[in-house]
Amino acid sequence: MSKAFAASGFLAREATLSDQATEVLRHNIVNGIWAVGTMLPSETSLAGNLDVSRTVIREAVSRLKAEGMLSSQQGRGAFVASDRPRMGFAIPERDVESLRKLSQILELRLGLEIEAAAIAALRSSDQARAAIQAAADAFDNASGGGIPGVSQGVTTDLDFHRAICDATGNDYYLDFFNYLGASLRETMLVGRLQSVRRGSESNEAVREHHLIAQAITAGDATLARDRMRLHLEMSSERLLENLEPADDLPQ
Amino acid sequence: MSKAFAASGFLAREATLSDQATEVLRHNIVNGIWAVGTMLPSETSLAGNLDVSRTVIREAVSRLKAEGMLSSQQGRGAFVASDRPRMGFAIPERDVESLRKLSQILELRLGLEIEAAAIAALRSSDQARAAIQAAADAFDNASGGGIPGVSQGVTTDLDFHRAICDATGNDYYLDFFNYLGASLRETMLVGRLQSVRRGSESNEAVREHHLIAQAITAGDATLARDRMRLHLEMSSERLLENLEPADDLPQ
DNA sequence: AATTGACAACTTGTCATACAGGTGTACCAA
DNA sequence: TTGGTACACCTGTATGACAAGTTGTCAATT
Repeated sequence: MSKAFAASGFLAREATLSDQATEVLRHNIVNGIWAVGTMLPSETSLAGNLDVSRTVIREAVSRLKAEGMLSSQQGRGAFVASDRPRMGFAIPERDVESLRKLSQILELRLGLEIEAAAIAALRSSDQARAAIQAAADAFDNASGGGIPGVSQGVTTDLDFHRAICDATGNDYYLDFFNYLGASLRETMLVGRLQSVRRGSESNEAVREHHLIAQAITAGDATLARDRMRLHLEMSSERLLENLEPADDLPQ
Repeated sequence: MSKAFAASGFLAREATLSDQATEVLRHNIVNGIWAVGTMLPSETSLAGNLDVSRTVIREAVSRLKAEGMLSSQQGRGAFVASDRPRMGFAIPERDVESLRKLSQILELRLGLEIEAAAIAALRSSDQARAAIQAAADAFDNASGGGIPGVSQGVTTDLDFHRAICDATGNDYYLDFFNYLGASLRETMLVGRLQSVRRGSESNEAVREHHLIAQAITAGDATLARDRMRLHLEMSSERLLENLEPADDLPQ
């Protein structure tokens, strides 16, 4: 590849030594040269063989550990943990665009957030509750025309829900919400723009947020659960409705 | 956690500094403290702030680059490329081994399975309900000594829960359960082996499974929810108890 | 013979330092 | 204004050292 093209920044600033070393190791693993369970040569000897420093080898090993293909333990060595990268839980991007799949995703979110609201009611810190309240307030004022206004609305909406997941103190609730939220954000944006076009906007969500915040602050887990369930069911319904093609409007 | 127990290898070889640094960086990205596109502080200053060497920071950055959350360029710096890992939602393997993290994972499972039970009660097919009942029955007979017997017990236990997630008809519930189940399976195995060693086995779980199946078959969503919650809370408690180091037994 | 315990020889994890090479900016000269 | 250039700062890489953990050996002990 020409230097000039590489320098353009679009592609391939040349692979670093760490990149190359990573590829070599990965190649040896996926092609079965190092079977699952076997121990790798020591970092020092690998560095010697590939003629790079131990630093480079360590970075390569580090990446493959992140991918779940290697595991290492001080004093013992590094071992092949899997011959293919670890798969977490992932929603294919295309799925978000199908209405059927979307409603399933929203249903998954339901289970998660209802319990998060209950936990938040039971054991969140004063600070976390204040953050929830603040997020609910911010949602009040987040209206406005055009894409910027709608975008801000979606953001403050999600912020409220994130604050609740954060309040659980359970990192996984937060992580999982962040993951789902990112998947949903764009769809929510589209739905809300559509509702503006059709003049079917409602600010019930604002009221529902406050009711939820109230229940959490009061420490009433059951109430928080019920209100969150209601809110999410209503929200999902509104969203799906707006995403449905309308017969009475030109597309 | 006792040193001896940790040394048994089942749980928690402590997280390395690189692991911890990775978590800090990831947290800052996922939670928007460092927005997408922004430049990270230099490796030197990060090392100073976290009070570790630059080596540790480099390994952390290296992993996040492998996950697609960061990109870096010599002479310019490191930049946030994405606020969610390319791979979706994933629980680091090591997390399952820490008791605190484990209880958080179990809590996440709680939120999802409770709702799954409710959905199953509301709209599952006859065939799916039969599968749930069959899985509950299979759990009855799955006892036996030694590792094979305990392993079979864990398998049939998970099968029951899987059948419920399957009955929702929501692919994501099933996918997510399969993911979590795989993460938890080994830990459950250890816990149950420990309970056998200590003679603290109980077959309450068997009874609870049947009660849940009953509620689902009856189409009573509220009851299914309550019973599933009770079951999961009790199960988690039993599991965590058995994973705690015992003072009355030689390790 | 079986078990224990000390020890040596490894391993990975971390630190400190140094330098090469790339990038952006402030400043100076034409 | 323009062009270059020195400088400061960044990441990438190398090297050497030591800490901390594991494994096998082998002699001493029971």
